[in-house]
Amino acid sequence: MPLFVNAVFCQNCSKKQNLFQFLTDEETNYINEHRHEVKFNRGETIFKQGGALTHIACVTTGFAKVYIEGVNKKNLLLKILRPTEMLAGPGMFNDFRHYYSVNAISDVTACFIEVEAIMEVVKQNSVFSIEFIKWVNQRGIRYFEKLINLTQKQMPGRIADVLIYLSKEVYENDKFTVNISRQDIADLAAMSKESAIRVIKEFKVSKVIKCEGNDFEILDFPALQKVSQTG
Amino acid sequence: MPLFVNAVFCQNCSKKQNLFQFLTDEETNYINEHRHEVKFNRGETIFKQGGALTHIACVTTGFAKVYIEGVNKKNLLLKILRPTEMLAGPGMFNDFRHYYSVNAISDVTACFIEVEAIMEVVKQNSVFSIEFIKWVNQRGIRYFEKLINLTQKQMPGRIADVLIYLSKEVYENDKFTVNISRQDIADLAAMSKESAIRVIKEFKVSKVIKCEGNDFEILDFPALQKVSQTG
DNA sequence: AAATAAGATTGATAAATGTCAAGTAAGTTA
DNA sequence: TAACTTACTTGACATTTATCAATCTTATTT
Repeated sequence: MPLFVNAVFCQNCSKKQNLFQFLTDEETNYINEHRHEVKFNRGETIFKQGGALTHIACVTTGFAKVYIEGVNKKNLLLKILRPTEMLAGPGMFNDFRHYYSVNAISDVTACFIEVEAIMEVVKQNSVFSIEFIKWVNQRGIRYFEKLINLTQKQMPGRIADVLIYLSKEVYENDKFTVNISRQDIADLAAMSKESAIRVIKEFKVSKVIKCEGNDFEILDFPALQKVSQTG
Repeated sequence: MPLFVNAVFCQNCSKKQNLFQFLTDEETNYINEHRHEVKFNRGETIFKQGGALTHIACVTTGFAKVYIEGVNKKNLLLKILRPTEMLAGPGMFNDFRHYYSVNAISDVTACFIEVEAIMEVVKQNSVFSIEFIKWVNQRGIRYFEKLINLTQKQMPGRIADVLIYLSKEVYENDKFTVNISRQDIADLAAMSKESAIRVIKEFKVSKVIKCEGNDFEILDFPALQKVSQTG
């Protein structure tokens, strides 16, 4: 009996990336033959910056944080990955190394697909290749936003952005319980954890949010948006 | 006689992007039929953020600055474009809008190619599509570097990065004369122009660089690199 | 050449942010 | 339960950075 049992075939996988809907049955089978599923415990490293990029990954269950290991042991947290999101860093088609690290912030199941297989279907299927470029460019747009948010806004604006991001895109609820630390929140907003804590407290006393430990609730969304925009 | 005369055909163009070497003669001809050359005067806008992305552009002569128009009228300068560099922003294959503005900092000649034509060859030519993804990912790696440089380094480190960038990648010389303003340098380093001027002066008095007006010279490159790394 | 305008520089000051140290809370191990 | 570890929080303080105003330089116009 094999150590890893693939629960499903790509063909009828409910956790499939949108991207893969553009493949033919044959291509889907091909991908299926070049993938395997891995389970990670919370805290474990999924990708390590600098390591070889031999596979791309799709998170099927659980959450993970994607971060760049920068200077002076500081991390910049790029995003929180959710189920059905794909990991295919910019090292692809270049030096095939990881330009960020990925760490499970809950137990995680992920499908690993060999990059060679992805390259093969990019070559074969022109619709897929267009959609792949689209996906990469969408990510590029996000980096632009992050660049502006982090370099042109002051701390309250940056924390407002993080709270909006967590509420709207990660936990999809006004009320949410984070599975990331205060340090992670600080790394999302590119500031010290003490500063992050202080700004969060300010939002708390001004009744913009409610926050007890890891439980957050957005009370005044328009106010948050305003802070985000004014910087 | 037409208003714009195409000086050359893509086929034997000496200013051709590396990317286009992967096209067949037929595809090159196809691109040639869907391109036109435009001359810009210094200071003129080549692409405007928010505008429709109908063409990609290749700079054949002159320099241009690429910048995001951010919050509170602040700009973030992404890069200085040189001859033979290509402009194909992340709006491509998405909403087909420009996510940055591009402005000529000298007289500029540029080839404009219809995006539809590019999409067509991406679809037709799998080598080209791989190379195109490679190109987009290279840009992504640059954004990562920029994100780290701008969010995790203090002003001396950021200005050091800018000086290294200008010397090594833009003007390709230890000695160079910039055709950008102090404000532009500040926008490259995400700080106020006064701060940029002060840091440049510090480098000057500590004999790391020589600087008279727009004439720069790197005197102690290792020192610059050290400042860049320590942040 | 004088007048004007735009950009560059400097100094003084205020605001923003990080660091350090101490203390608290909460969870984990013995 | 107690000891211990880890993360979180707070306050005091130092450092970094931006802002504002004045001056200087350089280029452009008249």
